[in-house]
Parts: sequence; structure tokens; C-alpha cells
Amino acid sequence: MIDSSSDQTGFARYHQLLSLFTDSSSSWTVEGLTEALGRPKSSVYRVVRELVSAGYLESAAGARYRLGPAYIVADRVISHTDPLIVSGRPVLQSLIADVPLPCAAVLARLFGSRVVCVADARTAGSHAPAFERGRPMPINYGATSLAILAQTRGNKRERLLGEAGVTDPAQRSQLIARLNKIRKAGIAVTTGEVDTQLTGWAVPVRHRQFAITASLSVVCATTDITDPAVNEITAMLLSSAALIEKHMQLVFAELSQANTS
Amino acid sequence: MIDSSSDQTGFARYHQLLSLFTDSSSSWTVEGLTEALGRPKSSVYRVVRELVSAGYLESAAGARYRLGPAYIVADRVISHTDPLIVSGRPVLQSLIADVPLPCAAVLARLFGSRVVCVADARTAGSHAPAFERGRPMPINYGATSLAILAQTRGNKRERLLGEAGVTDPAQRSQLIARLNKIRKAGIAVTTGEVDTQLTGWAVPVRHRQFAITASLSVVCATTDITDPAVNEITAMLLSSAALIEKHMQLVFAELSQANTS
DNA sequence: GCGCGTATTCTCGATATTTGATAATCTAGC
DNA sequence: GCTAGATTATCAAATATCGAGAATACGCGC
Repeated sequence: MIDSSSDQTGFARYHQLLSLFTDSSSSWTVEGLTEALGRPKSSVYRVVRELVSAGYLESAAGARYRLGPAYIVADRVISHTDPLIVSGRPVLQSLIADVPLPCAAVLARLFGSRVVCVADARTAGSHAPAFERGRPMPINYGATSLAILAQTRGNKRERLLGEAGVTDPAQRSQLIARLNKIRKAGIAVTTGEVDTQLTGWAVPVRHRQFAITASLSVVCATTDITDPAVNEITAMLLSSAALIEKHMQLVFAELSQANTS
Repeated sequence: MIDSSSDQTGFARYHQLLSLFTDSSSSWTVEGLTEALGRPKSSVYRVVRELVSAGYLESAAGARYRLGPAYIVADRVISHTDPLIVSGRPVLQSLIADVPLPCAAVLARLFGSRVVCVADARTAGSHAPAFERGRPMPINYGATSLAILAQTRGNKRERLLGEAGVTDPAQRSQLIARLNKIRKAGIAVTTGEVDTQLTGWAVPVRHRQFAITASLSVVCATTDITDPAVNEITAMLLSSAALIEKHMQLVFAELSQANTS
């Protein structure tokens, strides 16, 4: 497979190669990379060597390469410093503790034209939802994604819908109607859209100055749900999201002060 | 601060900038980067823009930038596919469940001239050890690091000692004597070397074909320790390490088969 | 809304870097 | 030790980067 569409200059040269490493293709030989990128072996070797010495790749068994520990290190820096994650993590913990069912809590945000979970937590007996930390998911279904998409408008939303492949006009207007409802209700609820057995509730999480567009969700087995539990979940989600936003505001205020001093 | 020592070519140009983002300096303005890198604003802007569009950086409040979600996504790929992590994670869980004290378990490996934890687990009542996932630690003290350093020899060890700043001859020979003892004993034990209140036990974890040099540790509060617990911990560590190595061998066999078919 | 100061992108010729075919070297397995 | 495959070195041509300065976009206060 030869990718001749985009050019091979600047960071894209490295990014294209690194993007090839996925769950299903987690290690590559130089020969494989050569074919996938459509470039000569000597060039691929040079790029690989540079990435290895920076820790972004490392050599594995059988003349293969895989992603290196630099990512683990950077991920920790993010986990410790990202305002959304730092503000959200403790709230996720208390949220799953307070929900009266086995459940998972998910804090997710936009990444390009997809949604990625940045922090999650689960009670002991719960099922793992498809939204797990670091896994990019489609933006156009599932409560977690819809709660994010519902916050967008105008050009940005158009771009997202286009990149998500929502082209059919009927499908498109149906989705937009759904998003409007979600925006009005302040909460998104979906059953079996992402995980067949699970139901998700999601509310928006925002911070204007940080330019954060995110969502907070609770996911439970559909068969476990009771009416009083739904009421509790809804209330807890809303207050938890408010708590996260408030905490982000604190972080922001500290940062502003640090900047001026 | 101007860094004019190493050149600004190839991936290093991006890596140097990305390396500036740490726990204590998790967001930068372009002006700050300009000073830190000693390059003109227009060049820094270009590099930043490229990294933002790849998701390696993102813009934050107050004209600042921080590490982007690409790292979170890549970290998940590693967590799901790295043979050491995949083989080690379940073992860490059963290890902390079986140790009769509140404790943490740490799976760590070399990264450059430092040691990085790649997976950890803790029982409820335990203290968090300094070795946490993704945090680079010195190679020349603490059971976790020493168990790794003790596996090295010759030039590689020399390089590591040099880069760790072990230059004083007395200090150096003392360390080497320690490493030899550890290698003979098959286990490293240190008390209060990294965390003042904690004691760590660490055993080597290896895989020849994967070129993996790692260690598996248990860390407990020093005051909790009892003689029978020490015996149990030692035995469990050794059998757990063997289990991880065995599982990695399985992964390796599968991979080999996949390659030839 | 309007204007202002700052943040960011654009422009473009000189210059350093990347490129890639090939040769040389290293390495692991036998 | 030998051999096949993996990796690095070489070098002139092609190309991207560099950086100063101009132009534009953006956000905030009025």
C-alpha cells in the first residue's frame, strides 16, 4: 500500500510513520514500513534510527520496531498536569462510588475529528466500556460523543460531520435534531449504541479559556437500570461536571496569577 | 537559557522542543520556547504549528502550549501490545493480592540511562512509591533500578554509570560490589533509598529475543515488615518473574509463527 | 461594534539538509 | 568461522528549512 497523497516533509515525515503503529499492527519491520510509506529503505532506516534514539520507537524481536517509552513518559506528564484530567480524576472516583449500580465513569474530549477518553474509573463488578483511555472513538454515536458534538456549532460542527462521514442528508438532519435535543436537555442518553449491553449518560464539560470541549459519562449494564438509579445518575453527573468545571477555574486562576508574577 | 550544544536537524528539532514539557514546566509560551531553544520566533512558531496539527502539542489558555492527546493514544497502544506490559500486568495484580502486607508492585525497565516503571499496581492501604508509571528514575539506587543495573556488564554498564554521574572511584567500586552481590543473590533489597519510609525488593526480568532488561519489585512500608512476610515476598517475586518471562516467551512464539506464515 | 496590542501566519531568497542508490559493515544463527 | 539478512555509511543532486520582516488574525476592554 503506497501513500503518495500527502508530502513527506517536516514533522509529517515522522508522524506518518509513527501513526502506522496501532493495536492491530503494533510492530513493523523496516521492509513493511517501506511498503506502507512508499519510500526507499535507506530513508526509512534513517527515520527509524532517529526515532529510536529519541525513545519514540524501539527495536523489538525479529528485526521489528515498536513504539518506545517516550510515550509512556509524556503520558505521565499529561496525566499529572492536564487541567481537565487533574480536575476530573478525583471526581470520577467519587462518582463511581456514589452511583448505586456497577458502573464506569468516563471523561472524554475531542481529538481531531474523533473523541478520546482521557480518564476513566470503574467499580469492581462493572463491564469495561469501549470508551477506554486513549482509544479514539467516532464522534457521531454514543452518549459520550454526542454530548461533545452537541456543544459545537457552525463551521466546526460541519467539519466534524464531514470528517465523520455523515453525508447522507436524512441521516444528517436526524443527527442534528438529536443534538439539539441533547443541548436543550443538558444530557445525552444512549442504549446499546457503542456497547450492545450497556447504557450511557453523558453531560457536557467546558472551560472557555482553556478551550476545553469535553464530556463526563456514566456507563452501566442496561439490565441493571432502575428508575430511582436513573434519577440519581442524572443528578450526580450534573453536579460532578459542575465540580470539574469549578476546579478547572481554580487551576486557571492559579496559572493566570503565576503568569503575571 | 540557550542550548547551542546539539544541532537542530531531523527529529531532534522536534524532540528538543517536546522534551521541554515536564511536570514542573507543563505549558510554554512561544516566547519561552524561543528563549529555551535559542531560535527565532518564526522558526519556533513553525515547529509548534506542525506539532499541534499532529496532536503532539495543543494550545492552552494564555497563548500557551502543552503536550497533546497523541501521547495518550500512543500510550494506550503500548499498554495493549508491549510484550513486557501485557505479560506483566496480570502478574502484578496477583502479586499484590498475595503479599500479606499493604504493598505496591512495580514493573520497570531501562530507558536511555534511566529506569522507567511501565506498569504498577497497589493494594488499598499502601503508600505510593516514587516509582510510578512513566516517571524516569535514577539507575544507581533503589532496589528496582539496581536489579536492572546488575544485569548489565562491560561497556553498557560503563556507559550507564557515566551517564548517571557515578564518577567518584570509591563510590563506583562500592556500587559495583553491590551489583555483584545482587546478581549472585538474584534479588535486590533496599530500605529508604528512594522513599524514606519504604523498603523494596526487586528481581530481574529478562527476555533475550525481545532484548528486554527489566525488574519486578514489591514495595512496602518498612515498619510493616515481618520475617515470614519477607520470605513470602521473596518467593512470590521469583515465581512471578518466572511467570512473566514464560508468558513473554509465549507471546514471542506467537509472533514468530505470525511472521513466517 | 471599534480599536488596540499581542499572537500567529506569510513571504522569499540564501543556505543547510534531506534524499536515495549503492557500497560497506555489522550481527545472529548455524 | 560462514552466510544471509539487517543496518549504517557515502555523496552529489534535489529540496526543504531558515529567519527577518511584513501582513494578518485574534481577543479584550471600552
